[in-house]
Amino acid sequence: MGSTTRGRIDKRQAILEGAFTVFARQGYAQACVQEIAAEAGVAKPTVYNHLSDKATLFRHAMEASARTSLEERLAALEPLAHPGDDLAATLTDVGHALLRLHAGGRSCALRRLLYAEITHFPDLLEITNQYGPDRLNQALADRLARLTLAGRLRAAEPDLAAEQFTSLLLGPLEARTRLGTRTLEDAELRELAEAAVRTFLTAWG
Amino acid sequence: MGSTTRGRIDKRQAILEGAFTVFARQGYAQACVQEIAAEAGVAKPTVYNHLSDKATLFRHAMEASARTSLEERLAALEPLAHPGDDLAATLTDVGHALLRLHAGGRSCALRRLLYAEITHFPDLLEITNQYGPDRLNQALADRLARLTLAGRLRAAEPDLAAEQFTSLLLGPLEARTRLGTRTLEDAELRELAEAAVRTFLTAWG
DNA sequence: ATAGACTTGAACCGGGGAGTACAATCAGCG
DNA sequence: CGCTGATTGTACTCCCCGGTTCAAGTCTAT
Repeated sequence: MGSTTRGRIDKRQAILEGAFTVFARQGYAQACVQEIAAEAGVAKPTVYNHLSDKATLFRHAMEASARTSLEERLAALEPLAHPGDDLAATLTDVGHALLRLHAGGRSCALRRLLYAEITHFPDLLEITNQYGPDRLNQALADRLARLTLAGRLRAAEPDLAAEQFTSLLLGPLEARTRLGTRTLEDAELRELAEAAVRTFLTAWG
Repeated sequence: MGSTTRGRIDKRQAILEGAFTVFARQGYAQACVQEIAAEAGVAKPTVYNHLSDKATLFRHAMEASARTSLEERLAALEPLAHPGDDLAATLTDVGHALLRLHAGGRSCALRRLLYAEITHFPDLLEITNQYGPDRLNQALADRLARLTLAGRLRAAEPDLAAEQFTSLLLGPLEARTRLGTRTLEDAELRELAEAAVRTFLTAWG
């Protein structure tokens, strides 16, 4: 039974992943289930065997992708828990990692799909906010508060500081990546992170 | 003839505006030409009489809307040309105005549609970049450079300063407005503008 | 080996929407 | 008034796709 169940789980996973990639490149309305099935290496009725219809398929795919996206970002925040002697350097590293994630394929696709379908799937807002930017901001604010207590920062309002850090970091990305259509060099990302950290530290350091 | 031509122009305008509002609330694929015609107070064949097909209709509607959006934003920048004694106050006012525009209906819809259809209409990128954030940033950088020359600012890198100003200003908006689904109180916008100007000035003032 | 569950390919139904054809109407202009 | 060109409503064709059905095949467990 283990193997059978495992097979089912694998199929389901494959379907969800395939669905996300197809939705990402076609949009919800233009994506046809046939293509999703092909992308997942599966027959069309099998898709309907696992997910009842196109809409729930979309929701599940979005939720799964949002969850892994948040996990990646939270993991990227980790170095701030054990900053070395050079706080600016760790901040820059973390910023760089966040930038890479934010400019990466899954994040961009997720953002595009959210913006695109938020009017037709209002419940996506709740689903995704569960794994949305608020969570990241809160985690970051926690780190900043700890650093302030340790006397290495002067972020009296950690929530605001966190919000402004991510704004400084990610704000320029929209224009630079041409809404996610251009991929940025790693060096350019590094420069963006350094610039953001520089003014963040003159304001809150 | 004047009246006839004028009538044609009016019809065309009405069609473009109706098209944008319908596209905005339905998305490209789900918007049907019939509904656009109804919104514009016009018959379906008339739509095809002016714009050859749905795709070009979409492109023209997007371009028109992007242009007026940029014009509004540039106008909002105007006070920076004649700042009063209190630079922080004028910056805050300008920031507030930009926030209101950015969080407003047309801007949100435009952003949503761009993100949604950028993969299916790659040329939208060029069309819209012509009226996109780069233009705004450049105008803002010009103002900041003048202010620096006048000794009222220390923005040695005006382009970077402008980019970071808009980032600080507009970055928090995405999370706060829930991707444009929630409308913010004017007071909240004001607070956002004040916070942004505060850290902007401690960094570049 | 055999039963049972899952998958597969193909065909099918139903609906919705793009784009067109056409006849009727309306508006300006001589 | 009669002409010209745009506009309108309607109806039509064509295509695409969501969702289902079904018969045939595959795999696993006992």
